[in-house]
Amino acid sequence: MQQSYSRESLSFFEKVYEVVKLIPLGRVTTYGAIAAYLGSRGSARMVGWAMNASHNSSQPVPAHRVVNRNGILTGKHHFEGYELMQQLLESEGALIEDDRITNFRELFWDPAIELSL
DNA sequence: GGTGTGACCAGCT
DNA sequence: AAGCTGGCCACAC
Repeated sequence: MQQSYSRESLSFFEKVYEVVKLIPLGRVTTYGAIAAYLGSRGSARMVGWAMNASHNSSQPVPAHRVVNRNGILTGKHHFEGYELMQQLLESEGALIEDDRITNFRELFWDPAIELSL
């Protein structure tokens, strides 16, 4: 762990990890939703990039529960196996068809809403 | 310390 | 209607 962010604020990556870890089992969210929750709507790419660095995190990050706004498993190629992400989601109750979550709207978990209750 | 990059999103053509 | 472009901002070299 670098101490570059030894200040009170955690790095952007850490914030993303915290939010992703709060995603309930069987639920999914989007990069944009996380970015919006963190304050920057347009920084959805940062969230995806944070996921790329999630391997650096000591604690496991359920990155498979984060998809794009269309419910498509855009980041599946970054997992160990191309089908690992899909298998994990299916094991949690998600219905995936052609790399897309069919019941995405039901499983969608918006941190800006859920965490503000 | 400038430049490039990235698992996205929304708007324009 | 579908494809392309820009924007956005934190991090690594």
